[in-house]
Amino acid sequence: MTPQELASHLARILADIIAERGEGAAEGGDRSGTGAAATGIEVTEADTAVERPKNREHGDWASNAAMKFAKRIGANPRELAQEIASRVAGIDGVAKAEVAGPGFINITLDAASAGETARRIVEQGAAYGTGDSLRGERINLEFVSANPTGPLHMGHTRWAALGDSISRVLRAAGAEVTNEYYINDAGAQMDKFGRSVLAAALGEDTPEDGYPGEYISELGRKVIAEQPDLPDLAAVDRGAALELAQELAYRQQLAEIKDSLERFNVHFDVFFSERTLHAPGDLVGDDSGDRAPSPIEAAIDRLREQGHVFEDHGAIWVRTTDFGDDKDRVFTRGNGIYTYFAADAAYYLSKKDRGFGEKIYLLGADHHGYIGRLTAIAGAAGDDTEKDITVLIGQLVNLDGARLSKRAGNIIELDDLLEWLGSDALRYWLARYPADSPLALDGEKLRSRTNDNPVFYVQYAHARTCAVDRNAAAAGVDRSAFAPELLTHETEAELLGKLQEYPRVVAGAAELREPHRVARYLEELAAAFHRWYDNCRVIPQGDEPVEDLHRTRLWLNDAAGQVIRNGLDLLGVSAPERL
RNA sequence: GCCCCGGUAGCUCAGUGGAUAGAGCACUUCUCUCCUAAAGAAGGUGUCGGAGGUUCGAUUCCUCUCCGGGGCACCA
Repeated sequence: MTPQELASHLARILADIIAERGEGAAEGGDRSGTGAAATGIEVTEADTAVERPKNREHGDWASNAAMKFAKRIGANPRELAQEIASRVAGIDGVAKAEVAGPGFINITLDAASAGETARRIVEQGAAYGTGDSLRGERINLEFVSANPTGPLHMGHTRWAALGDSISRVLRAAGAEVTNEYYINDAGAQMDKFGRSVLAAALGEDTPEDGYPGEYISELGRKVIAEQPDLPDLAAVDRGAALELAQELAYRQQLAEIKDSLERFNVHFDVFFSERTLHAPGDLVGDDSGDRAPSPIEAAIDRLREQGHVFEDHGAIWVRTTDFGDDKDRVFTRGNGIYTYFAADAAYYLSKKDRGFGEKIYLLGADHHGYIGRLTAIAGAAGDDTEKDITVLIGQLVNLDGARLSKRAGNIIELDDLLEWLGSDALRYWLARYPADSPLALDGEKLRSRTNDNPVFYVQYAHARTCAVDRNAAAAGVDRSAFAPELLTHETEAELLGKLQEYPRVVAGAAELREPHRVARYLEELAAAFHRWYDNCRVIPQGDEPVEDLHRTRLWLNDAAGQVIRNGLDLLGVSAPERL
C-alpha cells in the first residue's frame, strides 16, 4: 500500500461519510438531496494526503482530514476521526488506525503491505517517482543567458545547476520542457567585446572602457591563428577587421561556454540569438525589394494593435503600467535604436508563438526589477500573467576562501570551480538550497569527503547498496524469493516509508520548482538506509544458511539503490558504484 | 521614498496551517574476528527578530515594525 493509495481510500471513506450524513439531514427535513454531491462538499485526494509522522509512535502514516472537514460538515473532529478510523482499519493491508490528539488519524500498515513497495520500485526502475501531475504542459525554461563576451563565472553557476535540475524535475512530473539560453549577441556590449579582442589581436592597448582580462588576450591570439592576415585587413579597412574579429571571437567564446555547460552536465535545447530578433524578415513577394519587418518591429506592431503602444517625445512606448508595472517602458531610444526591452518583448512573443504555455525565467536578485515589465509584456501579449509567466528570482552566491581566477582578474570562472571541486559536489551543493536562500560556497567543505559534505554521504549510501549487491551474488543470496511480511525491523519500516515518500517529493519539487527538496529527501533516505544497513544484514554471517529474509532484504537494498540513483539523476549528480 | 528576498540551536541551514520545531557541523562517550566505520548509537540546546490579527490550531497566512542584503535606466 502506497501513501497515494491510502489517500485515495481516505477520500472515498470521507466522501461516503459526508454523503451519509447529508442523507440523515435530508430525512430530518432540512434538505432534499442525497449523496456527497448534494452537500456541495467535495473531497479530493489532496485533502486526504497522508504524511509521515515525525514520531514513530504515531504510526506509519497520519491524516488530518477529520480536522479539516469537521467544521464544514458540522461534526466534532474527534468523533469524525473515530468514524473514519474505524473504517480505515477494515482496509486490507492496514494493521490499525487510531485517533490521537485533536483529531489525527494514525495509521499503521501490515509489514507485507508496506514491504510490497520494494518489489514495485525494483520493477519500475528508473521510472519510479515519475508522474503525470504536469502532463500536457509545454514549458519554456530560460536560464543562464550570460553574455557571450566572456567565460561563465560563479554568478552563472548557481542558475546553471538550479535551472537544469528544475528542468529535470519538471520532466519527471510529465511536463514537456525546453531549456533555453538567450544569447545577447547584439548591441553595445558586443561592440565593446569586438573592439577589445581586435585590439588584443593587433597588440594594441585595451580600448577605453574595453573588457579587461587575460581571456581577451587569448581570444585575440586565437583570432590571429584563425585569420593571420587580420592585421593587413585592419590596415586598409578597420571596420571590416573589427567585424571579422568580433565574429570569430564571439563564435569561439560561445563554443567555450557550451563546453563548460556540458562539463557541468547542464543541457540546453535551444540557444536563441538576439540578433535574429533584429534581422529584417524575408523579401516580400512584390519585386519592390522591401523586406518583411524584423521580429522586433513585428512585435511592436502586434502590441500596437492590442492598444498598448504609444508615442511620446519621439520615442515609442509600451504602457506596461496597465499590467502592474511601476512605470511605462520605452521600446526605442531617442536615436531610434531599439532598447534591450524591445528585444525582450519580441523574444517573449517568440516563445508564445512557438507554442509554450508557461514561460519560466530564472534570474538573479540583481534583475528583480525585471519582474514587473516581463509580466506586463505577458499581459500585453494577451497571456495570463498568473499562469503563463513565472519569474524566479534567486539570491546570489558568495564564495569564502575561493581561489581567484588566473585568467579573468577577480572573476571566478565556472571552469575553475569545476576543476577545483568537481561537478558532482558543486551541482549538489548549489541544488540543495532554495533559490531565494543566500548561499555560500565553502571550498574546504566541498572538497571534504566526510559527513560535512552531503553529496558524499548520499553517494556513499548508493555505493553501499552496490557493494551489498556484489557481495550477495558471491554469497549465494539471490532474488528467488520475496516475502515482504518478513520486513518487520523498525529500521525496515522506516526505510520503506522513506522509499514510499519519493514520488510525492518529486511531484512537490516540480510543482514548486524547488529541486532542493529532492536533495534534502535524499539525505534523509541515505540516513534511513545507513541505519537499516547497520541493523539488518542481507548476507548471512558465518555459517548461517541463506533464508528468505536475506533474499527479501536484497530486494529492499536494490530498491534503496534505485531511488537514490533516480534522485541524484534529477540533480544531475552521478551515482558511482564504488567510492 | 517605493519594491523584492532574508532573519529558526554556538555555526551553516531545512521546515508549501498540525502533534514534543528538525538536520549537518562543532563538543563528549560508545560500536568494526561479520555486507564499505566516507557509517551507526547515546548525550542539549531554541523569546522561530519584535508586536498585533485571522484560525480549533501559526515558524508557516495578513498588518505594522526592527535589522541585514538586493533592486528602482531612452545601460547591456
